[in-house]
Amino acid sequence: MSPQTTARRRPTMRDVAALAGVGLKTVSRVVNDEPNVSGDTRERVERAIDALGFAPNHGAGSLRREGGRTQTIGLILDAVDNPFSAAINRAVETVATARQTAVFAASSDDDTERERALVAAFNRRRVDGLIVTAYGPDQGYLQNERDHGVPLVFIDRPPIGLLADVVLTDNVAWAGVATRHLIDHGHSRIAFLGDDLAIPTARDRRLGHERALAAAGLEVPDGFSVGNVTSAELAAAELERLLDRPDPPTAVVTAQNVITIGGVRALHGRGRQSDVALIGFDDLPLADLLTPGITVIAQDPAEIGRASAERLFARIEGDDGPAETIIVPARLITRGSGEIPAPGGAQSR
Amino acid sequence: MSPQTTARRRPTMRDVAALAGVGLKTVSRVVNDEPNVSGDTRERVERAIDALGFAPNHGAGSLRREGGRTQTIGLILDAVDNPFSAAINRAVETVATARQTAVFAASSDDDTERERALVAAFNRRRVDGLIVTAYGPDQGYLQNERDHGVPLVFIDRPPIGLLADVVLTDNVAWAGVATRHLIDHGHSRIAFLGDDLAIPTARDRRLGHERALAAAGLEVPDGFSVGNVTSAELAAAELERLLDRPDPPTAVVTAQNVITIGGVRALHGRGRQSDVALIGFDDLPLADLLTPGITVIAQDPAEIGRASAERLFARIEGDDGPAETIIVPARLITRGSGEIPAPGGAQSR
DNA sequence: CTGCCTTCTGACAACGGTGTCAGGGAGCAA
DNA sequence: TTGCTCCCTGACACCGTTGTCAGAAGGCAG
Repeated sequence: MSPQTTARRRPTMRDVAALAGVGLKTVSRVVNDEPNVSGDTRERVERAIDALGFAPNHGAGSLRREGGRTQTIGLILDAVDNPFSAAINRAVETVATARQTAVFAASSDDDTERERALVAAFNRRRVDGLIVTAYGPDQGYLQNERDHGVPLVFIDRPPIGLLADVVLTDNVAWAGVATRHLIDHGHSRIAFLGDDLAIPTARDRRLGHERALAAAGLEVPDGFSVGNVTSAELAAAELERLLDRPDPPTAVVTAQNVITIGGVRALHGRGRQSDVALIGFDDLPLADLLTPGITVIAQDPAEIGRASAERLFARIEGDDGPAETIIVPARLITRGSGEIPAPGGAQSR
Repeated sequence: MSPQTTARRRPTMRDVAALAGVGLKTVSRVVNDEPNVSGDTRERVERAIDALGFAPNHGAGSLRREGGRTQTIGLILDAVDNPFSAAINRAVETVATARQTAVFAASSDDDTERERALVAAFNRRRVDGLIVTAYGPDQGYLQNERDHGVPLVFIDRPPIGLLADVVLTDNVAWAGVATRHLIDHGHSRIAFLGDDLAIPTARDRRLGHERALAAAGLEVPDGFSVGNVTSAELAAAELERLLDRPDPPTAVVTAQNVITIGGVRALHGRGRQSDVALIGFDDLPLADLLTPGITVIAQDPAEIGRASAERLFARIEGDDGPAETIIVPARLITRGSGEIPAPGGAQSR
């Protein structure tokens, strides 16, 4: 048997009007809960709507409607299945739902082409606003949307070549906290595995790491700062390579969640998880149950998502104040892996 | 400084036509790559498009366009931030992108009201099709969309009261595999923690568990089969309660990813992770790095997402064959927690 | 009864595009 | 030159809805 019954044409307001024996505009009034419809008429129209299974075509409506809002926003993430991005997605959805707004979520995969294509696709669909995890050296191409009054909020990474609202974690500071935490546990040979350096966030975290070392009078041993680690496999391979050196690191900062997974996997693979210290950026679901537990700098993706969505809706609703930068607090969660002391015991405090 | 420059009105085709000195329809031809436009004219129009930053209003176009496709689909998941759902989301996005289609993803939170509201919202936005993780006892309310020819594919859970395509894992069989695996390691006192029993999937997994026990001549000890475990906290509490009994289970099946997290947390909390066997449904990111590693029945969410999206697009493109049920294979991944033998050693094979 | 106000109601244009169709010009064979 | 194509092009109606506006009907004070 066919799963689709005869695909009748969708009913329109005209059909409802005809069935209820009223004018088109009267149906529109009932559908939009406008005043000046008698109780009797309203009821007749509602019966007709139910009988036909009518649902208004929202897109057609917003064509004429004041301001032309589509009640739709676009959300561009690295990857919708990255837990960090997924948490943002969820928070944005919650805020949007309260505004009767639907969310187009999409993955850019940190690919400039794809990012632009998504912006264009969302633009053609006339989203009311855009929340973007920007990648690449320049978001000037978004100037066009800006000029047409499409509100824009950046998350996780500040835009380049454009003045706009941003919501992010203070990456320099928190990377510094991670590194200082390791220094405080006696480490001086600290490796750093960072994401694609084209991403400002990745550069900031590396900067925070380097500054913390410098502040403690330490320097980055040659080859200890690895950038462009874009997968768990690569992270594991890089860390293994470092551990194989004659002068290996005694601690490592893995500056993004996928990298942390690779790093932890490498340590466990070598059975070194209890003698090489590790601090990761971003929390992970089972991080507390490993042995040792993984110490992390936990960003607050739910708050990042919530704040960015609130900011976006404020803009959509007309706020034209100066561009804001919202810094969302993170926190250090100590679980063991980051508190492993340096061998040789030159431990402070 | 204001982040939004003066919000000029968005340019329309009319504006482009005026600037290029051509008719409206000619611009439409250029935008849609239709034939019968001279190279010279085409170029003038393209220059005008660039100068104005024009982007066609896709929604307005689909109003008149043949068939009225919006190139948009709706995806209703439990929660976009559940890793299993997020993986599905990603796979659906990949298929949709290849078809120039945008995806509305949303979380139903296993709430009937919300599920209906989402269907209604997507329907008003005239999605070309819907992929739904159905909750609740009856999806008959979707009959209306069906009658209007909106293709519908169910994932993870078969629809009730409706004949439609479904993509899912054979939950009865794989729950049986999990339980049999524990029986094979000598266990006879096996607890089962399952999700909300209003969900068919949860019932199927429990059924598979019970059948496997029965097939081995075992029965479900009183109180060992716990349903409606809807959070990690609840799962932990329930498992602790069972372990506190005078006749505790020696093994447990946690029949969903969130439940597995709670169950594992309870075992680690009690220091019992190495003597109570556990098998979870759905894989988890760091499951291999725990001690012991978590043995799981790993569904294939990427394939579930891919297959459901392919099915949906086939329907959208006119396939009106009989409703199909697509069973996506899962696999048993042994990592240690499921291979802990029963104490007392009455171990078979 | 008249005049004025209020409440309901629907005709009509408009939103930003696409489908249809007819007309004008160029090219070519007879 | 005429007649017939073929290629371009734009006028126009229309998609499904909402904003505007004018008119009808009813209520009430004078």
